[in-house]
Amino acid sequence: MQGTDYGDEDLQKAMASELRERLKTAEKENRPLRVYCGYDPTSTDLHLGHTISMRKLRQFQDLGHEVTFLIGSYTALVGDPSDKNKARPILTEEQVAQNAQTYAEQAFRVLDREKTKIRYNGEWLSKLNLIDLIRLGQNFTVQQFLTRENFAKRLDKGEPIYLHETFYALMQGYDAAAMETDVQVGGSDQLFNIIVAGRKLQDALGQKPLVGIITGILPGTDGNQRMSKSTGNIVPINTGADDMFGKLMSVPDSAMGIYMRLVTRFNPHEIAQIEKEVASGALHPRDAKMKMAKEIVSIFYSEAEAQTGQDNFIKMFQQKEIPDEMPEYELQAGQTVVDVILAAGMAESKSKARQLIDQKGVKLDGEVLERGDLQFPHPGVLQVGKRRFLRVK
RNA sequence: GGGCAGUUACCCAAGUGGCCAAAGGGGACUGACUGUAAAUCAGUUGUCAGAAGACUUCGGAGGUUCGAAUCCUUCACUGCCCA
Repeated sequence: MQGTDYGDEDLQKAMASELRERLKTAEKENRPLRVYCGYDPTSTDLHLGHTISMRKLRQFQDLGHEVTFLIGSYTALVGDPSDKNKARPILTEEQVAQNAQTYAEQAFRVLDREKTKIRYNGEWLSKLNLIDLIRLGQNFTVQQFLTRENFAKRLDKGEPIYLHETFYALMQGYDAAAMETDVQVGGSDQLFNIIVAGRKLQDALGQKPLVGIITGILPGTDGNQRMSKSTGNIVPINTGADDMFGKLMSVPDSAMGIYMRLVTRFNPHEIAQIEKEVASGALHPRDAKMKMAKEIVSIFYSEAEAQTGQDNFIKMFQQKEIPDEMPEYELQAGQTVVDVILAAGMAESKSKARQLIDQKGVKLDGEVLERGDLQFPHPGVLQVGKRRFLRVK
């Protein structure tokens, strides 16, 4: 139950005791628990936020339970209303399949490939007919949906709530029933879908209601909003050890605690110890964060890669050295400074490039370039802003 | 189906004929400070141009006018009320 977030103590207690009970009966029946978490393949980049539930799954896996990585091929067609209030672009089947593939590949950085079942919820959702859907709907009242935080908010603000959005919960709930789930893992934004929809439908279909493991939500690199691709504050899994380390270091101090709790393997005592040392001044917050960053990187990459990530970080930012690796650009005859910046994709327009130059944000081999309209002076390392580097040849 | 209100840049939002490339806030970006943190301060934030300036933008399409984000027509979308 570590790292969970039910937002309600009674619920947490109930779930904890149900889980204990469920474990006992499973043992008696000599079968593993069926555990799953669903992921909507709406993008291809898995990020740190996704891995929280995966690591929970992994724990169950390591304890010998049966884990299903469910790809929401069908739910992705609806889009989870918890996530945002804007309509999602409708994905084609090919897109879903392709995304799902890359998703699964990345998921195996956390999950045990051998022991993981991958399923698509289109398998059973595509078979439901209208009558089935009506019957499912009979288990819920409109009021139950309207009290959901994200619907209530939109109602309040006079923003549209589309009817099909209410199907999402039904669909997800039906997933749980279709797989005869014992345990479902999901973020606290999934509370309604899991605790209300899943359990109710299972009950209605004569199954024992699942135990919900509700995990906390990880804020993004801004330390504030939940990590999500659309807010542009993600730490992708496939980004490389160095970049992951850097991204983690840019997380505000205020979010360190929640990062340690949700995405490191530190136990509560270790976390308390670190926090105590930081509070007393014995440990520099920066060093605490490095410890955190190294730990997180080493979950997805090797120890050695995590160490290099840290070394490079220190070299680059504490000792202000330029990075070893950076994109390269072949200088064309007659190109101005602005041309190069634009051609290398370091600014989105000439105006923006000029602004950066005016703001003294563009350096060549450490020297500030004052003019953008002049011919590019000479090959070297071009720096745009703090962190964009380009080797111009 | 009927009535009313609304649609402005990345987001929120002001603007109701020229002084509007469009106030203010948020976000983002740059610089200073720093620990690639936070806070703070200064600046930038449609495109093109070295600059003067030019061009495109206020849901879409037409129109009125010397001149439209602002007025008219029409279409689309959203909310509220009634049915």
